[in-house]
Amino acid sequence: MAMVPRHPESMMLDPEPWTIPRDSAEPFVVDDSMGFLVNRLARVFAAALQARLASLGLSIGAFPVLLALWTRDGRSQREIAEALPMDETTLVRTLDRMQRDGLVVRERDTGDRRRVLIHLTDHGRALRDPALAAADAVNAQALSGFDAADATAARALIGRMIAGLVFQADTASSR
Amino acid sequence: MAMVPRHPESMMLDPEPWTIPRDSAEPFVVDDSMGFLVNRLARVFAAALQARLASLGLSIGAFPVLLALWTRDGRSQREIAEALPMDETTLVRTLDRMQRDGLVVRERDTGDRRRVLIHLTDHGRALRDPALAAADAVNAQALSGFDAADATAARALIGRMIAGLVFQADTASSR
DNA sequence: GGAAAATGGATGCTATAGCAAGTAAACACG
DNA sequence: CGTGTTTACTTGCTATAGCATCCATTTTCC
Repeated sequence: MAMVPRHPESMMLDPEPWTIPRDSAEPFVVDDSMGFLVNRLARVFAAALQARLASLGLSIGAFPVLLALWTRDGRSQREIAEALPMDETTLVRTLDRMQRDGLVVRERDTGDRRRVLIHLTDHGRALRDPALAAADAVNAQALSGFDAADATAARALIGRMIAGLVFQADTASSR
Repeated sequence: MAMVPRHPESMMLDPEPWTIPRDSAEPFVVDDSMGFLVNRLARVFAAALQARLASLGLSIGAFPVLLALWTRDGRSQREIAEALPMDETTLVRTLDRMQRDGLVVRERDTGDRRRVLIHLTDHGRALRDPALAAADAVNAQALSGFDAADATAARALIGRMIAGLVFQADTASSR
């Protein structure tokens, strides 16, 4: 594993671990709680991407939807929501803003008039390469000091955590 | 490293990697994008914790604030926001809901009347052990199939990503 | 054909997250 | 003093996220 880089903010961390004593169980070590760490990582990731996308006039909520459309344009809302995956309600509001901002247009499917097909505008298409470059830059920031093995290991561990949480949610709800 | 468990939803994953071709750069592999993975992990973590906290009448937003207060009660809003860390605006609204729900009370600091000290109610204190048990359960779900080395490695890799993103944000803003 | 069920979206509502600007109290300094 | 700055919190606003419910269209099945 590659060397852990020493950054200034390492010195700003609380020297003693942040723990909560409790009855009938070991103290809860907040700094070791995976959920706590993951939430913080997701927020700093989002802040970093948002800062870079802002110069393109893009918001972070539109980004995953654009990923789906850059892959295949003209999908229905349901298809986009399932591909990401993302709640359909969230997608509806995000598409409202994206339409307002001239990134996409909605078109009724003439074959099945319940469906709404989402199409990129020229503007939405033109943002593909600069937006993906922004994402590359943020990922590179996060992975600074990582060698290829570290990055692969991180992806694998995260994938296993997602699988564990999704799997047990499924079994719980189907019981 | 421990065996990767085979869960049903592994079979539901897109067989071919989700990639976006582009000009003048390698295709963007969405499934390998760390930001994409981390966002998804954070959302499934939040959903799992929210489901468990709901039976206690707790919302997920209150949880980190309670962590701060269970560690030390009677802190000011600023102190809580810095400890987590969390935007002060978000904290104000969260405390509004927590006060409404009877988890905390606000009291002006008599020594410095600008400050508002946050105190747990009996109810807020009583939820400590069951809420921490819920967090333990979610973390255990996420880490199912992980041996101790995997879990330690995951925490270290996540910590390094946070450090990389925070560090470069600092240097960018102080330039 | 026609009623019931399923499907695809939209809407109302609440919660979480954070930026910009405002208010009130405390502090710094002449 | 008093006035300008800083600090602590609040408010207004927008965006992101998702649950419950509703509406229009299509499909199923008799």
